[in-house]
Amino acid sequence: MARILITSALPYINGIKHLGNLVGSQLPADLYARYARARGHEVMFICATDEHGTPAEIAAARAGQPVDSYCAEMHEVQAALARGFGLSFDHFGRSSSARNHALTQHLAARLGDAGLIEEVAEKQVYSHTDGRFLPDRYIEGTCPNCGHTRARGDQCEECTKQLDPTDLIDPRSAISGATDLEVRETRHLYLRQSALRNTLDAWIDSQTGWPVLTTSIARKWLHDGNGLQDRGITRDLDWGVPVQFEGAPWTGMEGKVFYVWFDAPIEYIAATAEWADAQGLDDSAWQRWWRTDMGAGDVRYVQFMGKDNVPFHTLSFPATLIGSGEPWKLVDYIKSFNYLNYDGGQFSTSLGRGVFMDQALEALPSDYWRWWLLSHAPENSDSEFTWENFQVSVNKDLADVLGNLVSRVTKFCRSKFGEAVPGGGTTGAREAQLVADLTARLRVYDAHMEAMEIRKSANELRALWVLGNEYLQEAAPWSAFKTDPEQAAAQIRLSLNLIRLYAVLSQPFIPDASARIMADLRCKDWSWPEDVATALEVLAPGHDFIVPEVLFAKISDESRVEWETRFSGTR
RNA sequence: GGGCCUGUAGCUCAAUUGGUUAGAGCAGAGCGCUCAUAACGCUUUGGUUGGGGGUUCGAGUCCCUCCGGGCCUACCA
Repeated sequence: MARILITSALPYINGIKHLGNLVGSQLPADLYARYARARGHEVMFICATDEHGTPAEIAAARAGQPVDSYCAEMHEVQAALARGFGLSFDHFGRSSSARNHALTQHLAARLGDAGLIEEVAEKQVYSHTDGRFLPDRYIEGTCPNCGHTRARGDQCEECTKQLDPTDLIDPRSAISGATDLEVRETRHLYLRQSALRNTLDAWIDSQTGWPVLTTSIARKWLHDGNGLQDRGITRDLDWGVPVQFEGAPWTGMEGKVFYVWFDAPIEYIAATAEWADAQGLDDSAWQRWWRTDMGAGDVRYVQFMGKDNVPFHTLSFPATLIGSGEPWKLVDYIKSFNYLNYDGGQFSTSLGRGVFMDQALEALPSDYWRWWLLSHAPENSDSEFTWENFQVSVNKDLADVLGNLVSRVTKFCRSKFGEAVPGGGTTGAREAQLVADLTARLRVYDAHMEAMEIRKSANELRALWVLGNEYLQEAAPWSAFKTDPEQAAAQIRLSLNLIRLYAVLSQPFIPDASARIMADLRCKDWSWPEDVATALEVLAPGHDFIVPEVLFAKISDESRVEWETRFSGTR
């Protein structure tokens, strides 16, 4: 038994996430968390909403709400959707929590004391109408290079030229359209990541088996150009963790907050503290997960995220923790993902293109989505969602291979023996072969799950289901019943137990369906099989059950076409 | 511009890291079964591994080059 700390990249607060966001972090993290728990490990699975930053302020303003109540409301919306998808967080926190404020300020102070914070005076664009400084990309204007009239202050999307906001012709605020912009000097704190470059480089080099996607992005940032650059960790905003606080090793930072990317990863730790608070536990309860001097020495820490998050998790956040000089637990493995595309293009939150978490649950139960998304997780390259692929995959794998197996076994038993596990008869060579085949495949399944090889795990799970159909076809209890009912009874007893075994093994992927199978089998033994033969004797003769309702209804062509149309346009 | 990833059967993906005859699922074809959600099982068609060149006893895998797709490039997160 090990102790495993799992964090999923924090979903940003400004709206409901699409399936691409889900499959890139929270869903695979949940798969791993469920598996680790099933194997008897002690798991702490943490997620939270990422609530600070300019987009949150703007989204709140658009919604006509104060930013704090907007975030509180959206947090509840996202929490409800997470529950709807069966995401088994031990705690779903908020980066705006008091715990995160305190910890962010604490770590910043430590970094300041360690000489890793530098004050830099720089020029920023201020909008009088908006009453705020504008990040580069919130300034629009005409591109000096190609004449595109909606170029952004960081880059022109038309000609892809990198820009400085002052390069733009006729610059205006992207928020309000205001043109009363002014370049002002402002002072900010920079994290001296460059001072930690060699430390980080050596740390990355010491990791083995990380996805290429993870290490290549980290190395690029470490070695490109002049190497790892210092990074501004404060912003001129109202909503966030205040930079000026009692005990801060700097002055004159009133009215500024920490940059969202500084405080967001810290929320992993703070959310664990929020968990302890919610459980009525003291600080040692969370510290034993995060402080190597307080019990976290034997913790294995795994992070899940989309590739866009990798630089912050491989460099900035470790720089924060290492630079603090305190014994914080660093990540042991970073599982990163490419993007999921939608039917020939990208999912787009701003364009409302694709399927969003709320819409997905309105259309179908979460297990359908979990299965498809996980079995097509973009591990090696970007992958693509199409409704046709989704329909075929779900109908074949879930309805035909697994659902129908459950149906044929339980219904056959009901009609010949009644709704109780039949006794009598003995098993023979074919059953021994089944046990051997299951054992071999289970080992592979376990190995893939341990290694977080998600698509391979899904393939192997499906292959385990197929073994059931193969066995049933060869054993043919419907034939045996005519000449030797005891033989048929033994075969069906095994088959009913096989279904229970599948419910247990499938639970990380399709928890709701597994729970329904177990409920109808009147079984609460979820223990992961150590020995397959033993696991196939859990349901003893005479044990009552009921025939489950259809586990997975097939997706009709009509439904598919309707959804294709409904989700192609704008939300 | 620079960097990284990627291109394998009609479609979605494998291939123990250079090692026998490149494998699965879906789709297609044929046969079987009749317990079951017209489901299941068996057999089978289908590949010049994007093109070209090179290294090697041996290349999907390594090198060069060309072509296509994607991502990142540090003030959105």
